Amino acid sequence: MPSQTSAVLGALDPTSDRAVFRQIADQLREAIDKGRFKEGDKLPSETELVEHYGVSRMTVRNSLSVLQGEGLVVSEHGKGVFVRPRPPVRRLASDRFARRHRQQGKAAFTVEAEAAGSRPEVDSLEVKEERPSQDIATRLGGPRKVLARRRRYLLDGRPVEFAVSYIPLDLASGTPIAEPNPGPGGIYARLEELGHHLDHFDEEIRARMPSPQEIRTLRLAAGVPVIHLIRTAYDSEGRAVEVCDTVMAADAYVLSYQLPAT
Amino acid sequence: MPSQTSAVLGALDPTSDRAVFRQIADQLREAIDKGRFKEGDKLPSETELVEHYGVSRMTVRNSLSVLQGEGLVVSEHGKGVFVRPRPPVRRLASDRFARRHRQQGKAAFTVEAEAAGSRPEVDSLEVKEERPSQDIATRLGGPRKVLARRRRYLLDGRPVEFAVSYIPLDLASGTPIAEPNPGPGGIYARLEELGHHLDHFDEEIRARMPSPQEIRTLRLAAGVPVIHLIRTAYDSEGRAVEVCDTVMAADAYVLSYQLPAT
DNA sequence: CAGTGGTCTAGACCACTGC
DNA sequence: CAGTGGTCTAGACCACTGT
Repeated sequence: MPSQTSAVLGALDPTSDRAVFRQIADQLREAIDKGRFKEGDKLPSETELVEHYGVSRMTVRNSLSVLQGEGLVVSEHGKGVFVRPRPPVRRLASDRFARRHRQQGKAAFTVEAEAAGSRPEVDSLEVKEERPSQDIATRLGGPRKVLARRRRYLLDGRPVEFAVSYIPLDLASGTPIAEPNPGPGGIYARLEELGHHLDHFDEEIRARMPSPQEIRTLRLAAGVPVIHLIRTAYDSEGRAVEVCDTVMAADAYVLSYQLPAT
Repeated sequence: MPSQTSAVLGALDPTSDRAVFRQIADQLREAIDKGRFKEGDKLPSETELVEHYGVSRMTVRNSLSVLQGEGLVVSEHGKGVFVRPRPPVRRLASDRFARRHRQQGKAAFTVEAEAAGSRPEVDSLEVKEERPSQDIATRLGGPRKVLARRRRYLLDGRPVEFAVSYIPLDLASGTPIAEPNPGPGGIYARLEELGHHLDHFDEEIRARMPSPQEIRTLRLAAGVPVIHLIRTAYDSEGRAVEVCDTVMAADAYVLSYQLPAT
C-alpha cells in the first residue's frame, strides 16, 4: 500500500486532448495493472488526489467512477477506495451433472465447495406452485402450472448464485421434488427414480449487467456483470422435465465445457 | 417516443431516504421497462429533466450515468440519450465444430451469418510468430514459439468478436495454417489433413467488464460486458494443437451447450 | 473527533449535431 | 444557429468509519 501519492502517480499532460478525468483514470489504472496498487490496497483519498493533480473534487470522483465501472475498484463509505479483491472462483465443469455425481448423499454444490476449501450455504429456499412465464412454458412444452424451486447459494458468506428450477406440476406434485429438501442427489435423482431417465441438458449462456434487484440479491460490487444460464433437462423420450434459470456473479465463476469434434 | 416528459415521469418523494439521483434513475428505468420509452427512443434531454424535477444538471447527469452503467441507455454527443437498441444476437451451438461443418468451402462464421440474414466481415487479420504467454504455453504443453492468428469479426459493420488462435509453431510452420487464408474449413480442416485428427475441444467461459482497449476494438457501449472464451483443441493422441482466445461483445451472443446426462 | 466517501448546487465553457 | 451532451470548477452539507 504505497503511502506517497507522488511516488506512484505522475502529472497531467495539459497539451493532451484527453480529458483530465480520463488521464487520472489512466494513471490509476496503470498503477493497478502494474501492481503498484495491489488487490485490497487503498487508493489515495479523494482529497489527496485533488491536491496531487490540482483539480476539483468532482473531476477526481469522475475518474474513480470510471474505474468502478470497469470493475477495478470498489469504494467503501467512510473508509476509502480499494482495488477490488478477486474472489475465489467456482469452476463448473461440463460433467457436473454426470449420473455418478448423483449417487452421493450431499448436494453437489456442498460437496464441491468443501472440496475447494470454501464454506457453502444455501438459503432463501422457497418451493411453490406457479403459472409459468411464456418463455419457461415454451421450454417445458407448455404446462399450465409448474413447481418453482428458488434458492440462493453462498460461498464463505458471499452470495454467488441465485437459481430457480421449474418442473411441470404433473411430474412434481406429491413427490419428494415438491419438498424443501428433495433428498440425496437432488431433484435429478428423484426424477430418475420417477422413471424420467435423463438423457441430456441444454444450457444457454448470456452475460449482461445486473438489474438493481440482482445487485441486492447477490450483493454485487459496481462493475461486476452477471452470467445468466438457462438449463433445460430432457428425459430419454425427449420430454423437457426441468428448466433451471440461474443468475451468477460473473466474478465468482468460470464455466467449462467439453465439445466433441465429431 | 413520448413528447411530454410529465406524461411519463412522476415527481420526487422529498420524504424518501433514497437519493434524488437514484429516484430519477428509478423512474426512468421503470419507464423503459414498461415500454413507455422503447428501444432507440430518445429520453428527455438533460435540460428537460432539470426543469421537470427542479434539480441541478449534475444530479440529472448522475441519474443518467447510473442507467448507462446498467447498459439501459447510450448517450450520443449532440443528439441525446437513447434507450439502447438490442442488437441481433449470434447463437453459438455446441455442434459448431462438428466435422461435417468443416467440409464446406466457406468459413463457418460467414455461412452462419448469411443464413441468419446478416452481412459478415472479417478484418484486421494478422498472422505472425510469437513467444507465447505463460498461460497459453501451459495450455499448449509448453512450446517455445507459436503461430498467432488474430482477426476481428463484424456483423452488419458492427464488431462483435476478437479472436486469437495460437498453434505450436512446429505444427503450423510451412503449412497453409501459416497463410492468411488457410483455405476451406479453416485451420481445423488443415490440422486434420496434417494428421492431427481432432478429438474434442475444451471451452472456458468468463464474463467481465471490458478493458479500454477492448472497448475500442469492439466499439462497446457503456454497460456492455464481454464474454471471454478460451478454447483448446485436442487431437486423438491427447495433444493440445490449438488454443483460441476470444473476446465477444456480450450483447451480441448467446452460447449454447449440450451436456450428456451420463 | 478527524478523515473518508456520498450527495447536491449553480454556475461556466466546450464540442458535436442537425437544421 | 439552437439544442444537445461533455468537461470542469468551487463550493456546501451529509453519513459513515475509525480512534
